[in-house]
This record gives sequence, structure tokens and C-alpha cells, in this order.
Amino acid sequence: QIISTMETQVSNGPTSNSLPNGPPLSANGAADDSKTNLIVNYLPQNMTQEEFKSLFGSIGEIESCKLVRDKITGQSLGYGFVNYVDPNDADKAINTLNGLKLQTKTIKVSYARPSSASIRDANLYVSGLPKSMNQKEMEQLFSQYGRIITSRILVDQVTGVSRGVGFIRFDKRIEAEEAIKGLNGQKPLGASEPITVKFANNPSQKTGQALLTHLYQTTARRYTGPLHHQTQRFRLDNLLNMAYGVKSPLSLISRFSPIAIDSVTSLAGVNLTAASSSGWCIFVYNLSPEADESVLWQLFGPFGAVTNVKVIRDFTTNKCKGFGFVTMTNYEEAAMAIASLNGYRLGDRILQVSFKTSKQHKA
DNA sequence: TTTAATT
Repeated sequence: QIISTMETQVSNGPTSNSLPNGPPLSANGAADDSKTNLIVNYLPQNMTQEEFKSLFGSIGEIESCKLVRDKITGQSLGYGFVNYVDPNDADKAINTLNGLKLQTKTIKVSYARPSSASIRDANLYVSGLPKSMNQKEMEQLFSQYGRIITSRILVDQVTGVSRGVGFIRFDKRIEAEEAIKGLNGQKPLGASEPITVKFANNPSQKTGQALLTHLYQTTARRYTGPLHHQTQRFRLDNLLNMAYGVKSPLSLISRFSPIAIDSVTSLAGVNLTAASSSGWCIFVYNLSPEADESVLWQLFGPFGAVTNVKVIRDFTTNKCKGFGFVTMTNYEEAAMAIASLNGYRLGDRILQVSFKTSKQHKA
């Protein structure tokens, strides 16, 4: 049985946010928040925890709420949870906020299913679909394997025609596994080509990779002269290793990367106050007046563990004063971020990035 | 040809 579906963002018809059925059945004995706990999806990327709480707090008293964010970068993952004190307020939130348009998104508000391992990793990527197949037909094809939580067919942004690619999220992972067994490589009735069905990638991996590719291209261009092919290859390896959480020995970076050597050498001029118990403080200069914390998370997150970011603002105008600070846990990752981001072009500005010195922090 | 759905 299909409990709810979501159409593509470009076609927000009246059916795009069909109301969920009643609250899930409560588990016996366990604390029953099934009638008060909601999951909120398709939130705008830049929505903060405070804005999230404010929006849902306008309905009624909140017991707890959480905007889910990436553990490393702090970036919003575009969804969150709200647990109300009163089940009536949860119901009211669904009725009044589900389908609300926020910037380019149409948010979805529904009861959260009880959290368990069995509902994780139940999202499928489907390709090779007939262009004529619509969302409902795709759901009919997959619904024989279990309860579908969401489905989506990706469409061309201009023409609106199907790209033959879609997603199916099942209630349970085993249902998704069965659908792969039953449908991968099979031709839907009347189709001329077989479809491919597999587990979907985690979307959070994409932004890091895209940023790294961009960074590599821009930094490689800046160091055309002295760079040998071998050096470039090791630099790319290091960047990719960061993306996948693989440690690169500093000795390797130092031996093969003139950029990294520069950053290490420059340490001689850095006051040791850059390091503290909470990590390595990095000074970022030439940010635009409109810069906010999210851009710092985006820039430095791919290089490793970031524990804090701060944009320094004018007290009266609230505009960025042109600089900010980033704290990273590991020296090696901080050095790589500095080596890669110093001189990086952000919009029409060239960033200056270095370890924080006592001089720059002068009161 | 890969979208921000389980704290």
C-alpha cells in the first residue's frame, strides 16, 4: 500500500503532497510518541535550526525538535523532526504546514515512523524507465514488493519530459532488496528496454565531490608552471582521500606538493595560538558582505573535521566585515584546506586563507 | 543521467 508520494519539484500540483494516513501504530510498552512526532522533508537548504523551531513552534508547544545536519560539515540535510506535546498540534501541523512552499521547495510534513534499522537504506535508484511511464505507473510496478514511502521521476527542467530515471523509497529495506531481485534487468510490460534497479547513492556525497572537483580544477590552474604531472596526481589523490575520509600522511603531502610545503613553511610565522584544545583556528579574509556561516562550512567541510565557523559581522549593519574564522580538529586537514583555499576565487573575490596569528586577532 | 526520509 502506498502511504504517501511526492512529485518532482517542478510539478507541484494539488496531489503532490497527499496527506499521510493516520499515525503509525505504537510499539507495545515503548514510549509512544507516534502521535506527536513528525518528520519534515524537502526543507530549504539554508533553513536554520532556529527558523525550523520557530515555524513549527507557531503551531503549538514543542517537546523537542531537530534539524538534521551532516555530522562533519554541519550542513542541513534538508529534513528534520518535530515532537509536539499535544497530539492535536501534530495533527494541526500536518494539516497547515504540509505542502507549504518555502523558497523553491514544497515541504512535506508527516508522522515519523518508529526509528529502526529495518527502515534505513530502503531507497532505490531506477534507470532505463520508458519515457512514457509516469509516477503512478512506476509505483504500481514496485508496489507488489512492499509499501512505498516516496517515489519520484526526474524530469527535464525545461521540457518537463521524463528522463527515464527515478527513485522509490520502500518502508523496509528487505522490501527494497526484493524489488531489486524482482525488477532489476526486467522489462516493464510493453517496454522495449530493461530497467536497472539498485540502491540509491547517498545524496550527501555529491556536494563534497563536486566541490573537490571544482577546487582541484581551480587550484591546478593557479599552479601551472612548476607543477609536474606526478605532483598533480598526488594532489588530486590527497583531495580525494579527504573526501572519503582516508588519511594522507603529511610526509607524503610535503614531499609531493609544493603547495602543502608552502603552508608548512609558513607555519614559522604563525603564532602557536592558532592551535588550541579545540583544534586549529583558520583566518579567512576577503569574504563578501553577504557571506554567512554556511559558505564556510561548504568550503572547509570537504577537507575534514570542522568544529566551528564564524563570520565576523558589523554590529549595526549585520553585514560581514570581510573575514571569518574556521576551526578544524586535525592539523593535516587544516593545512590541506589552507593550501587549497588560499587564493581560491569565491564569486569575484580572491580569498586569503591562513592559520590565525595573534597579530590578526589583535584586540 | 543519482533526490537531501529516521533523531
